[in-house]
Amino acid sequence: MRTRREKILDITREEIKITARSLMAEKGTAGLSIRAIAREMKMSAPALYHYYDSLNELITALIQDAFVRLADAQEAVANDPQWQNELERLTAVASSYRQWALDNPIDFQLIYGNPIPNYEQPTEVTYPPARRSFILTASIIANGIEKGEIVLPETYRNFPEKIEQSLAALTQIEGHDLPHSALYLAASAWAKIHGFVMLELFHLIQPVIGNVDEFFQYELTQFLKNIDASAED
Amino acid sequence: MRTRREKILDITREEIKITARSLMAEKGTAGLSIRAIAREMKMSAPALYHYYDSLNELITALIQDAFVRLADAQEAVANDPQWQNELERLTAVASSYRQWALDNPIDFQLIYGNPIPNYEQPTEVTYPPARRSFILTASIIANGIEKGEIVLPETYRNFPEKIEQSLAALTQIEGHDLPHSALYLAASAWAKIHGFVMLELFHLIQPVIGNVDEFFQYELTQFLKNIDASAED
DNA sequence: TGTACATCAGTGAACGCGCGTTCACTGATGTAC
DNA sequence: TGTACATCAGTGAACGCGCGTTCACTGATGTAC
Repeated sequence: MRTRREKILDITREEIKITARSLMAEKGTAGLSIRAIAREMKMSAPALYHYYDSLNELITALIQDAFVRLADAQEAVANDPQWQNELERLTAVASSYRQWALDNPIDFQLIYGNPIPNYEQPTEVTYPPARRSFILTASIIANGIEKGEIVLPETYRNFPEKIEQSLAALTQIEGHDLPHSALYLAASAWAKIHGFVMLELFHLIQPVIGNVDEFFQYELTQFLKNIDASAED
Repeated sequence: MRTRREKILDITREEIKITARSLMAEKGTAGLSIRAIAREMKMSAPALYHYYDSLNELITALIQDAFVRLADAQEAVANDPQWQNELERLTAVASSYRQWALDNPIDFQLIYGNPIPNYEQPTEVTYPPARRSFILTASIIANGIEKGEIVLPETYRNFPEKIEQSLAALTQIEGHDLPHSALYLAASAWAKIHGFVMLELFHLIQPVIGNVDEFFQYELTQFLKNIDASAED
């Protein structure tokens, strides 16, 4: 039963997070501070302690939100009915990771950048939403393989024993009961895209490869070609 | 002509940087502060202003050092006489990027992680050493192609027009007068390795793929197979 | 419907901390004659 | 070789700032009878 007061509580909590995000957008993750948020909201700093017990808790809420919003965005793209097959879906979902990072650079830094000084992350809260993106990618690949839309080259069917063991262990975790190949390729794609996005976000790859959009698209195409033996070359 | 005093000046400057690095190792890049360094060195904070005009200048020196040391490490590996061909050399150099990051996680965060609050980077100082790693990789690939050790598949010989244009523009920059394919593949390899290292450094990929060393090695092998049509599958 | 009380949302002052940087200064080191 | 002076390396005090968090409090809102 949600009382009127509880609703207002939630609304204020939301406003605090929105203010926090806009402050981070200006000054980076280091701009996050109870006092700065209070100042922006024209409240006293101690008032915020009614809504979050500490700065640490607020940061956790922001991180959790970011993971959830990234995963939501990717799942929305994945569920778009316009994709004719899993390869198209995979391309779109991979692009959505980059797009989300470009649209929300600070949230991206928050979840994937340098650790925040003095912040202790309660991983039991942040891991589950963090995993959703990976599981989504792996599932699409698994579907593609099952439907025969992706025909794996020999080299991605069986892996060295130590890798097989790691992958086998992974399937024990909830939501990861997928073919080894799908798990491997999802991790491989993640690393590749993540590296690209990181370098792009901090303007490190632009001097080396001018047209970032085209480069990313071409790289994606190459990746798909390399994992699908049925693709004409 | 180096006087005695100038030498002592340099030694102290070096000691300041060493102290800064050890402080960052404990508390992350946010642990960097004039006062903390002075405390550690048992000096007063204003004394450091004899050696660096500001915190900004000190950070620049640290970043420059890090890029130089990374490039030195990679070049040392590249020049090791044990490599029989350019593919072996490329593998070793790629691994050395990861190894350096694992050995120097803080320096790696400093140059490739979140921007530091209030820090203004003078890119004319930091870019040249930053470019060395990329040029090294691209040169090895170029040599491999020239010697016929790497036989590019059709897909890496010619690129879409917009990408060709970017690559052509790039060859104007000093040290980048290399074949387009080599530049492209160096950027591609960089993104892939960088992403992997970033995820590994922050312990994000470990839950997804247990045996990190094996995975990295296998991924490298795959990369080389994908760019070399002469590799048996 | 009115009153007494409990809870809630928010305040201002304070604690103890750390920061970069400037300033006027002192004592040691080096240099010129 | 000795003396006068300039430069250098380093100090302590201070400025003005920001931080997270605790505390005792006040006035508004909601609730029970």
